[in-house]
Amino acid sequence: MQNTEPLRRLNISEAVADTVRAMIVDGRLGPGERINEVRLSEALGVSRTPLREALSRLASEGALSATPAIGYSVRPLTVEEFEQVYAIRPLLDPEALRLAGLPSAAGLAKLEALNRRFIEAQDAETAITLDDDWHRALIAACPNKVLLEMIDAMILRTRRYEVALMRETPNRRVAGEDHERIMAALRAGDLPEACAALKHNMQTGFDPVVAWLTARAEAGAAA
Amino acid sequence: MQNTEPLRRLNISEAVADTVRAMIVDGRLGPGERINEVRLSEALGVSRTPLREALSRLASEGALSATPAIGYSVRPLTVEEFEQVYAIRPLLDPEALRLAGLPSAAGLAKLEALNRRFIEAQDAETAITLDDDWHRALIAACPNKVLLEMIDAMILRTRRYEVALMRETPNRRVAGEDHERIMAALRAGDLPEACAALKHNMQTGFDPVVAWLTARAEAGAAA
DNA sequence: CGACTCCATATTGTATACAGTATGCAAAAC
DNA sequence: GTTTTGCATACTGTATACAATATGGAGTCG
Repeated sequence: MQNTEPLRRLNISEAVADTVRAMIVDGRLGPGERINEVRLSEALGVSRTPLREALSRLASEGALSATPAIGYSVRPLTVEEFEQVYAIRPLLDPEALRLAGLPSAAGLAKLEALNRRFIEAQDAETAITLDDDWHRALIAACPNKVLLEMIDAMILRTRRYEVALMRETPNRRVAGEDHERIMAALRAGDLPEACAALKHNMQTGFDPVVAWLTARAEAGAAA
Repeated sequence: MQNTEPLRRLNISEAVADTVRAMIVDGRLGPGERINEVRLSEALGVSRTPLREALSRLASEGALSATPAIGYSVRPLTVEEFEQVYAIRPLLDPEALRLAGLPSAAGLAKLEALNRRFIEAQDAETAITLDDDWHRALIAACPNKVLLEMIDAMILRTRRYEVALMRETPNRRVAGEDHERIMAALRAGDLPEACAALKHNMQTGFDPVVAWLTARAEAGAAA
């Protein structure tokens, strides 16, 4: 007998997709970088066929861009696109929280623990991961799975830029206070207030990233 | 010198993805149907490699589901998922309209023409296409392209079920009146009112589809 | 000295071949 | 008659081979 959960796990192209996605998200493949299929497939120890299927998936997710007869390259997120993604999350996240309802005591404790670890995290990558996890845990009980998938896709899409900013200006005070305000409303049983605070967090929390990206774009177009 | 726009369109796997997507959307490949890669690749006149890349894309879009060692099958949309998708559109479409702003005279004329053709359309498929086009035209001026892409993806995802319903109960009066109410607000220069009417349209316009799907699911689980 | 052309090389796009696994039928056991 | 077991077949998963196109540099012309 096998476990009921990960019954089947033999899917190279899916595993490759996860690996390459991770390489993009954490910067081992930089924005704009071209993918050499032969080299990458050898590095991953697979042939080009499953790699290309993985690349095809990633292109349709928006992580890569495909140019005929030239190949795949890591799709750089422009400032505009970053702003556009973050103009959408204030619409989705608060609704997800509203549908999720007030958290259980255990759920609240988990949120508090994640936020503590977020504030105390040493490196930028861990901090962003914990921030993302906090937001996911906040809305995990939402029954609308499609909505959760969409939010998750947006988190992945913007992650590497948040990490980049956090490296340069590792200020976690504002985000931590936003989280605290939301949790306070949840503790008080005031769901609408929590949604409003979340919306505010989504609307303003990423202004520093946008500002940083803008400055960077103006400073060196060559970079 | 090259054109700035789409200079060449030689991409078999992308063309195949479009073709198969169309086959799914218009029902030539029914919900739950399994994909035989050899037969389908022969029918399309290509080999399995580009077909599989296309299938991989479609799986990541949610149109197909992939089971290891078994293959791809057309992903049936459950009633729950349909409801979830349509719980999201009232969040997105009104915001897109708000960002798009009031339409030009030409834009308004186009909307009116599309709505007339929608009401008068003979077959279900044409009607739904025109309805989709109307909604796309309504928000085409929205500068947030990410938002437009997300809405477009959701339209494609639900299309075949709308067509199926329209075939059985071809009532276009309610939708036509909803459209008319939105256009009236736009003519009057009242953008907030138009957004509110659009939100209402999105919240209630698909109740018949949900009701129909629910009845169908209860009636014959075998189908 | 700069720009252009042409060719060798590298890389992508597609097809085919092979291996591993599921599927369905037939025969046998209970 | 029902269930089980084994096998032949079909199909998917992956690797490899081949064709078409882009890329970069050397040589040449203005």
